[in-house]
Parts: sequence; structure tokens; C-alpha cells
Amino acid sequence: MNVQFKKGVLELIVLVAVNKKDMYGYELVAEVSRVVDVNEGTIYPLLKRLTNEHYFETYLRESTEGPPRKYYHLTAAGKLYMIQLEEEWNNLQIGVNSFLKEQGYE
Amino acid sequence: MNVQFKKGVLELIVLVAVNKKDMYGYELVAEVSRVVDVNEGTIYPLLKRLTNEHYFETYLRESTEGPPRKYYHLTAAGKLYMIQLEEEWNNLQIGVNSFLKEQGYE
DNA sequence: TTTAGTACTTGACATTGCAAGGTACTAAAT
DNA sequence: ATTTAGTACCTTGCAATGTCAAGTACTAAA
Repeated sequence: MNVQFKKGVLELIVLVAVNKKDMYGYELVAEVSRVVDVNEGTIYPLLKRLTNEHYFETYLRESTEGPPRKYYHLTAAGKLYMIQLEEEWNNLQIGVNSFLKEQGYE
Repeated sequence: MNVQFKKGVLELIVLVAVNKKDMYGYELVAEVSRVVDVNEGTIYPLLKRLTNEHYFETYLRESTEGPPRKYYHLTAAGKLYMIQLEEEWNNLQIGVNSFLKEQGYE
């Protein structure tokens, strides 16, 4: 998939996933990969950025299968931002699709 | 609009616009702005890049209203690329929208 | 002759995805 | 006991690309 397409929806997907339930980074890589191909080097910095912007709060939980997991929890501000991104995503689709139709693409 | 969303569809929109009819840069800025807010500093380098990749061919035409205009014409390779991007855009929408629905966003 | 609109170009900067490498923990295989 | 594999996190350096700002130059109207 085109790199650029991916960029636009990455934040939205991560926010929506964490909104459903608290998740840790490694788990998110797998979850997000179901929609867009993505790797750790992308997800961890993104999580850090969204945390710095107070859209996530984090806490540690030990695991029996490896090192402790850092869980991400969506804050109230994060929820607002998520809703805003959803709206923008919908508007983008409407805008682009009507432009494509208008230009008579086959 | 989220900066990132814009990036993903910019190429597609430009290709589709030029596919309909040959256009010059300044004209494209206005045309593309109908869908996503964009400025000259974005469009001209993008046109140059797509031309370097042989998706566009260019020619000059004088204008009575200012300096000569550089027109962009979609090549066969450009048309193939455009069709490919359209497909990826459609797949992205399907993937993201089904993920959102699955996560039960309101 | 100055201003505004048209038209193109480019350099410096910021953002951000990714590859690659590193650390460290657990459990199973050798 | 040691190695290997899977889990889990983080960071550095690089590349791609959108934006801001500034510059050039042409035409036409004030």
C-alpha cells in the first residue's frame, strides 16, 4: 500500500483500538497490522507522541510470558481527539470520492 | 483537516485532475484546494516528482494574463499508476471502515 | 510607475514512517 | 548449563514529503 495513505489513518486506528480496551505496544502492532502493514519502529514512537500530547495514560503490568507490558489508556482528551479524527476521516472520504466521481474516473 | 490525511490522497487527486484534462500548476493549486487545503509549495514539488517518475509530460503555452504556463499531461504510465492508487484508496477505505465498525465506534 | 494578479521555482525546516540495532525477560530445546 | 525463540520495549539515523517564505518575472490596471 502507498506509504502516504497509511500515514493518515494510523493515529485514528491506534486511538480507536485503545478506546475499545487498554492495550500494550506489542499487542497494538499486531492489531493495527490487520488494517495497515506497520512495524514496531512506527508504533512505539507514535504511542510516545500521543502520550506526550496527553491523549494516553500508561501503566505497567507484569507478564508471565516476558518483560512487563506498558498499557495505554485513552484519556478524555484522547477520546475527543479520536472523535475529531473520525469526523475528518469521514469528511475526507466524502470530499475525495465526490471529486473522483465528478472527474469521471472509470 | 489533519495534515496526514491530506498527504495520502494528494497524488491521487492530482493524477485524476490531470487525467481529465491537461492542467498547469497554478490552476491545479486551485482545483486541488477544492478537496484538500494545499499551497504552491506542495503542488510544484509534487508535479516535479511525478514528472521525474515519468507519470507526467510537460509543455509550455504562453498566456495573455501573465508568464507562460507549464502544462502537465498524464502519460500511459501515469494512468496505470493513477488506477493503482484508486484501487489502494478504495481498499484503504474498506479496511479502515470495517475496522472502525468492528471496534464499535459511535 | 506602482500595485495586484498570475505563474513558476527553490531552500530551509518539521514531521513522521521505517530499518536496524540494542536491552531484557521467560520458557523450551539442546 | 547454554542456546534459541518468542515476547516486549526503546532509540538512532535515514528518507520522504508537506509547508513557509522568499525570489523571479510577466501582464494589466490604477
